Amino acid sequence: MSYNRRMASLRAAVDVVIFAVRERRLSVLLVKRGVPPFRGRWAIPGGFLREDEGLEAAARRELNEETGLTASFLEQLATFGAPGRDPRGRVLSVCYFALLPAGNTAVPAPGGDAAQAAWFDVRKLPDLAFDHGDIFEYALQRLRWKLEWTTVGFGLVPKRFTLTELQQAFEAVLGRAADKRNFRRKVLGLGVLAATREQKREGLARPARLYEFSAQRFEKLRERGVLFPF
Amino acid sequence: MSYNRRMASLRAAVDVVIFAVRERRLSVLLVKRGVPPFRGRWAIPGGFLREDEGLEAAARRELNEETGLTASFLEQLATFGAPGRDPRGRVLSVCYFALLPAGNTAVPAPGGDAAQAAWFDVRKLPDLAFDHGDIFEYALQRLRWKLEWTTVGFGLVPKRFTLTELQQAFEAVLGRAADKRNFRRKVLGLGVLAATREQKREGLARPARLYEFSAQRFEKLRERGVLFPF
DNA sequence: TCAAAAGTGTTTCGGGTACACCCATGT
DNA sequence: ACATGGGTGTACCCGAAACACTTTTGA
Repeated sequence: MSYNRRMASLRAAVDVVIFAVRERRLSVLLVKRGVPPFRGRWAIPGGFLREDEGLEAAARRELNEETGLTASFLEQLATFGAPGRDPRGRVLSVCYFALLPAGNTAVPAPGGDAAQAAWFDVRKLPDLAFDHGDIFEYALQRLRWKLEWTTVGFGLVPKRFTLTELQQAFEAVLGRAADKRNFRRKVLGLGVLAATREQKREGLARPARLYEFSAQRFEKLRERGVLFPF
Repeated sequence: MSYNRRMASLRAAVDVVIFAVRERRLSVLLVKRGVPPFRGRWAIPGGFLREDEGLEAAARRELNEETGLTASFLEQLATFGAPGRDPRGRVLSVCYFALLPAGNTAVPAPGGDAAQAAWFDVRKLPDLAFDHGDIFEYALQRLRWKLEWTTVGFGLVPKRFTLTELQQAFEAVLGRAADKRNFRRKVLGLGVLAATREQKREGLARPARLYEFSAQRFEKLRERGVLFPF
């Protein structure tokens, strides 16, 4: 048996599952493939890793090419590498997941090999190319998990936001309604929000106070070993 | 700018951080490199991915080559791919972490490029080759996290085990003592343990009852949406 | 009878959840 | 005055944590 048999040819793709809350619905950005294989099928945006490019840098580049925007959260998800997953040959897909703040989610012009880009409600996804259905499921599971146990949730919302907006983002991801009073108590009780003096009109009624996520306070608490469960 | 510039040469390694509890200490299996680069330095066991080999299959193969054993738990950790991390060229390392049950942890004969293999207490690690120090830190963090929030802990213990053995495994990983009564209440309260009729002598005193992890009960509860926090 | 480890209940505390009304604003 | 969304407090429940003694076994 040939030990350490060298692989004939290996490529690495970096794919990014991009989530955002749009009109109170958790949405994911997909691109329609303009070239084979799977031409005409929807896929998770991504592309091949370049020489001398770090993995996270590649993910940020793809994200920027697809959306023109910068993510408020970006994290590696997992690597998918089943031998038959890409008909062109052996391709490892290093997957990331990204959050965009609500509001910055105009339908972007497609870049690269994509014929079209569009946002889809996560509950109404088309069949995806390659093994991207699996990747998406994994990403969604991870997002929900992290939303409940970490502070990623603040990445779904603009820099300044009302508590109602934040709550709606949580509800959109988790798919269930939360109690307004309990939600506010919990989120304010974390001690990582700073109230601003500004307000925002939501509809034609009483204006709501705008809050900011305070990275300083967050770090201070984390250094003391405070956990952040939602 | 050349779009989708093809990489000159890319290889993928699969590395496995192998944990076990030995003599009440959380330990990691390391190999001493017998060839450059980093010859003579300790490293996380691993090797190059083969053609037509799945990622998890490669991890299991490496594990078996290094230890001759089968893991009770194996999960992908993350992929490390900074451009300069391997002086031989661009190498992505798809990392896994594995648990071995206590008892099956004889010091293994080294395989492959390794000159030597040995278990190290996680609190007394030598400097590691490549970026393996980072990989190890990440693995340890993940293990601790999963131990508290999932049922991975049962992978640290033989098929049949006493509650004291299980508690010692938890204490070894988390680095703090737990209350015996609370621990037993919690773990039995999960409803996933089955008492056997057998007993085990621990020292020269009263024998302890042996328990088994019941996969059936676990699945039954998980289907009902029961979470498993430790 | 002693040494060694197994085994067992109760109380207290804090966080989570359920629940309904008044307030500020513009029309 | 009314429509719209913003904002607030209390009671109950359950799981987590603290805490010490009795039992079984073999030497």
